[in-house]
Amino acid sequence: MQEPKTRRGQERRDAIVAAAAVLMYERGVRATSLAEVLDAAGAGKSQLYHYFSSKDELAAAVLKYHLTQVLGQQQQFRLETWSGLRSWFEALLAGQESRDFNGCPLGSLAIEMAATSDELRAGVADAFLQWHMSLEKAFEDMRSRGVLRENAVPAELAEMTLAAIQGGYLLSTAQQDVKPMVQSLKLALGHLRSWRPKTAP
Amino acid sequence: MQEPKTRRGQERRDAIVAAAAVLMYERGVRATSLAEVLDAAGAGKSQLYHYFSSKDELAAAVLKYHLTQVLGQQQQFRLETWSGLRSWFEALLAGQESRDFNGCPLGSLAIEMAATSDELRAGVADAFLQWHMSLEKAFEDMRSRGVLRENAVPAELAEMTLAAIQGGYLLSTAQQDVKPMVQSLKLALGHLRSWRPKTAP
DNA sequence: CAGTTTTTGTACCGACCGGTCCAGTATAAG
DNA sequence: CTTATACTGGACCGGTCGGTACAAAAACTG
Repeated sequence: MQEPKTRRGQERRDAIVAAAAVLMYERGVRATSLAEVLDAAGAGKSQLYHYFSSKDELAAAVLKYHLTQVLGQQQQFRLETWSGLRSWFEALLAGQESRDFNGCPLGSLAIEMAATSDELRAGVADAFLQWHMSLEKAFEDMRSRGVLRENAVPAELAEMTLAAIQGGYLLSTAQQDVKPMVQSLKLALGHLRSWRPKTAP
Repeated sequence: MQEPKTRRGQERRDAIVAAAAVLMYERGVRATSLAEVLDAAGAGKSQLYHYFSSKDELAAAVLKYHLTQVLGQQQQFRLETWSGLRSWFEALLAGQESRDFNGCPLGSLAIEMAATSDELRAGVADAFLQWHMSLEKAFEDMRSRGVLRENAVPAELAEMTLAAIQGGYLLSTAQQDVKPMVQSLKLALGHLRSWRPKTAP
């Protein structure tokens, strides 16, 4: 709603979003009260409503925050290489475990938000589109460099990879165990590798 | 908490659970108030608290209700055949579309419930275990009948299939489009078929 | 310094929510 | 009919929630 105009204001806003991001991820959007967020951020209510016009708007900011985190982490790996892909998958697994099987920061919120309002639903769609695009770009890169076959379709591979990630997260969360996610990611990697160019017939 | 002792009581209880199941699926557990449920079921508050001791207990009943629905629908297909599997997948897709991309009745609730209480989390784990078992049994049947290779692992195939379903549902819900789910299920089916016995080398 | 804008603290509000209570009505058995 | 048990209606309650109001403080601007 209102953009911060000073550095201090920006920091306050960021602190509120960061605190909300953690709580809403752990407990869900609806299950997180503004008072809890403000308490965790060490801010007052007027600060929140100075930068956001409603809880939904804060939730939308939280969604963007998590998207940035996910894409940021992803950028630390060289996805366009096989070893980079594997490292990334391993990092996803380690993250899920370290966060006590709470699920994907984007996926968990996505389901709840998609059922809340049209605005949030659109935000969710956009977030996943951006995630998709970043993956598609990596696969396109692989293909152009001959790491994937010419007839591979980067968009389809990206969608498949996302589905495997989300499916793995969900089962892992439901069963409080990494195993399903390990298996799902292994299968996705195997499928990707099946698109390597054939060296010898 | 309290079991119904008469037929009328049973019907009332069922009506409450059925109404709650629809609303909690569409809006989420937390976002559904007991008043809305009671209103939809045409019941009063004392009836609810006559059969359930808390909202969480009602939510647990809703989870079981959805599990029964899912397993029931699944039983209408001959999963241990290839055409049966395909029909089942198509039915899942048709369902997701007809329910306006609201996601998997079990998966959507699972994420929210897993973050709510230990009891509900355990219920979620149990529900997915049962779903897994019913799939594993079908794949075991296929293997024993020579439709799948001897070295196929039914448990792994079941887990992979569930992950593909859930991943497909989630992306489809996030993007309000069947396509990702179509692709995810197609890939899963392809992977299953790759375990057919080899007829000619 | 004065004046303007941005940021902050907090008391307060009406609405809603989960849960309790109790007085009543139906139902089946003897 | 009597009695015990199962069910039902709805008023009520304490607490919490998202959101508002308003004035004070801090930070820029000139």
